[in-house]
Amino acid sequence: MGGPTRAITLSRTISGLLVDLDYLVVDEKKPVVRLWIREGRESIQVLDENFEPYFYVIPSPEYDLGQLAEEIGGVEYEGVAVKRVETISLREGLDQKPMLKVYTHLPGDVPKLRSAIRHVVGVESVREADIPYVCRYLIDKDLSPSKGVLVHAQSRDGAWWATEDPVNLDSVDSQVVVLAFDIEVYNPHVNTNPDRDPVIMVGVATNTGFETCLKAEADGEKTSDKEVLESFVECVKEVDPDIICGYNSDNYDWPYIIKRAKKNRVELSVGRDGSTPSSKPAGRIRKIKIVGRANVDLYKVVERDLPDVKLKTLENVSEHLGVVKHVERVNIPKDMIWAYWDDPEKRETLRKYSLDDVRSALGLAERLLPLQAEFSQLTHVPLDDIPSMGRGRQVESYLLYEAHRRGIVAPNRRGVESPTTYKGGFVLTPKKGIHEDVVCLDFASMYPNIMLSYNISPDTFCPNCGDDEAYVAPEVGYKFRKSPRGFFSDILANLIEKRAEMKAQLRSMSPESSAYKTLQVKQQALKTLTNSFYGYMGWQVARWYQLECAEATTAWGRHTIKNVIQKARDMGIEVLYGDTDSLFCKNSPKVEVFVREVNREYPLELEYKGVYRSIFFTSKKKRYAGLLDDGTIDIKGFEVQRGDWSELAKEVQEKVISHILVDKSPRKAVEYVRRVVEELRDRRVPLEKLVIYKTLTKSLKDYKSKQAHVIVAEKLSDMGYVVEAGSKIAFVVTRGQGKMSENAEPIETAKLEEVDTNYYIENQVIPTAHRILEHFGYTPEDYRGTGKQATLTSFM
DNA sequence: TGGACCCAAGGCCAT
DNA sequence: TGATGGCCTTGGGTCCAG
Repeated sequence: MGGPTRAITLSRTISGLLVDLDYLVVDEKKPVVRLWIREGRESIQVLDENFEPYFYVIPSPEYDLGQLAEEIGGVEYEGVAVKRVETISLREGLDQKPMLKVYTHLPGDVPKLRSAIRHVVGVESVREADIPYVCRYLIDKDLSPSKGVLVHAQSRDGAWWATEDPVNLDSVDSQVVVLAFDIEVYNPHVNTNPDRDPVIMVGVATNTGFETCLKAEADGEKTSDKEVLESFVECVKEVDPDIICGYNSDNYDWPYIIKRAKKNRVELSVGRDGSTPSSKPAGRIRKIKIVGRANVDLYKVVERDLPDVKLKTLENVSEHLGVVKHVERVNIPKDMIWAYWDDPEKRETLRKYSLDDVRSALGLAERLLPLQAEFSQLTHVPLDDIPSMGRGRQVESYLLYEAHRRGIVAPNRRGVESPTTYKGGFVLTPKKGIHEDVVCLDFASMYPNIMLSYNISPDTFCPNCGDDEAYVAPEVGYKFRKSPRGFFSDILANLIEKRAEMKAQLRSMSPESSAYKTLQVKQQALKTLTNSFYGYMGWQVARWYQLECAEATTAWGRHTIKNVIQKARDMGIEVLYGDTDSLFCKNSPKVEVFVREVNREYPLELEYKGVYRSIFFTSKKKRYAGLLDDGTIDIKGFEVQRGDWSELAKEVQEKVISHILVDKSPRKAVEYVRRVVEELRDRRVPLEKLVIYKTLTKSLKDYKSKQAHVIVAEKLSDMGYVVEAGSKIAFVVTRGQGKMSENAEPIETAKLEEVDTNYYIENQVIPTAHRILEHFGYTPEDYRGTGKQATLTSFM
């Protein structure tokens, strides 16, 4: 006391999981990266001021580099100046080139200076000026989000500042905290309107075992949601989750809560720095950001990663993943939620319903997040951004990281040019009929392995190479240097090798162990990434787009499968069907020899995929049904597999196939179809089985032809529903004059009495059944059930 | 005016 | 905002017989 005060500097080492990161600008002159780290039970923010924004300039070959550096160093544009310029050497393609590294003061200066410098004389091109600052930071510091990080920090001004570059940690014992939430809204009108309808419940569940349903204050007629929103904020602060999940939360729950909070003057301070969620456009869609936490909309994950679930409601997906079974959950019609709220006796049921929803969401999170986190680690992209990224952008993020490590300067994103297309895989017309004992063979990861084997990569493409120093693609004649190994081939080699190691390791582990499951997910992510490279090369807006590479890859694919089919036939093996990388052969001892020889002759691996006790082909490609060894039925391409046919039609087709393959009785199948037709005539079929779902792929005004789902969507829109690109439209066909589309009714208003049973008989049940049964000599008359005609046709 | 015929639009699936 | 190959239904047009 009384003596001179001495600043005490505390320092500590933080090791934990890198949850999220962003940056601030301090004093309008300096960017500071904020790392949000989960260390054990604690969440810590570490600031890093040691990273300057920059981009590259490639000089014109004839221009003096020193002079250009000086000129660019003096560039000032819209009050923004270049900070400094360095000369460096980087690779473009296979060539090492001198370039300029242009530093700026702030991240926001980069795009401004790019547009000014692009036009400076002597500048050939400006590169990597469109990489967001935070991504740049992760790439340059070799850090991965959703992975361990170790950082030494000192305290200053009440915060922790990194004293050295943070480094990767392979294992951390931090348990991330996941919070799932789901809101229920008072909805006496058809649609919900945040200006009018309050939030009545917020279900919250966490992976730490906490669970609650926050309820609004029901005060007689007037319901206030001020308190429920405040409790939600308190709840988030209390739990302090690293990840917040919802189902369709970016498009519904968050925007709704944000509007209600504004209306009620509630401070929605759920960010780790006390900030409120921000809504920023990410491409065409909206993305909600919460500071210090990863905000994950599970619907987006499901949309991209679960194509097998045709109708992506929370209930359906949760049923499909075995998270919360339909029979175990409280089911309330969505449009009756308000009534359950109003009735004090039913309110408890609504509470349970809300809890079931949020448990489903949490269950989905637990099932889906590990893979997303793996992608986040692999591609060096914050978990937050993973769900809204397509495969192309994931590949690109990974490539940017790998390019930096190799001293390669990335090409710029391309603009949209005139669309070009190229030839793809070869499909063999199947030999129609039922075949017994058929073996299915396929080339493992055919395209990646072709790219690897023939060194196909944008930087090895070499039109002027001699034939001896290059691999020459069949049909198209494109050449690729045999050495050195290309950028893509090198990456693929690493990915494939890494995955092979993991698979070997998995074989020695117990499938029940959690380590097995973790490794399984890692392996899965590597596979998906590896398989996305071919498509990436043919993606027209890709930085590393190279049409010739994509063309050569498919050309080698066609060449291989055609030759292999020929070889099998030459050996006396009957080949029944093949598609791109697979072939179906009549089983015989020769097959084993054939596979061995193919694997010796080609730089690819031909594998056994399965044996069918019997398999059925029509003469159409991409459609078959087979009974596998283990008794399961494998159906491809047929309507059963499709989301745009009525449940009834799909069920009929599936049973027909089963009668054919398992019972070997087309007669039973026909009798069954006839019974269904009769039931339909008598209207003894539940309405739900008649619903047809079709997706609106663009906005209503853009349709040239008015098909059923478009007309139904227009009706729904008039009724106040939100219909937009991506909406699934559910309708049934009712009786009436004229076009089918004009008689389609939204399921919301449809009644069984009005259903056009004839449409379902003639356009749903009979065509799908006949697609199979026509190959057994039946005619459509045979299903219609009038005994006379059946006899007549069989007589004739 | 209705039916036969053809083609494009549209959606979804196989690989 | 990874790729091409493929199947099928419906709408929307033309042509033609009656």
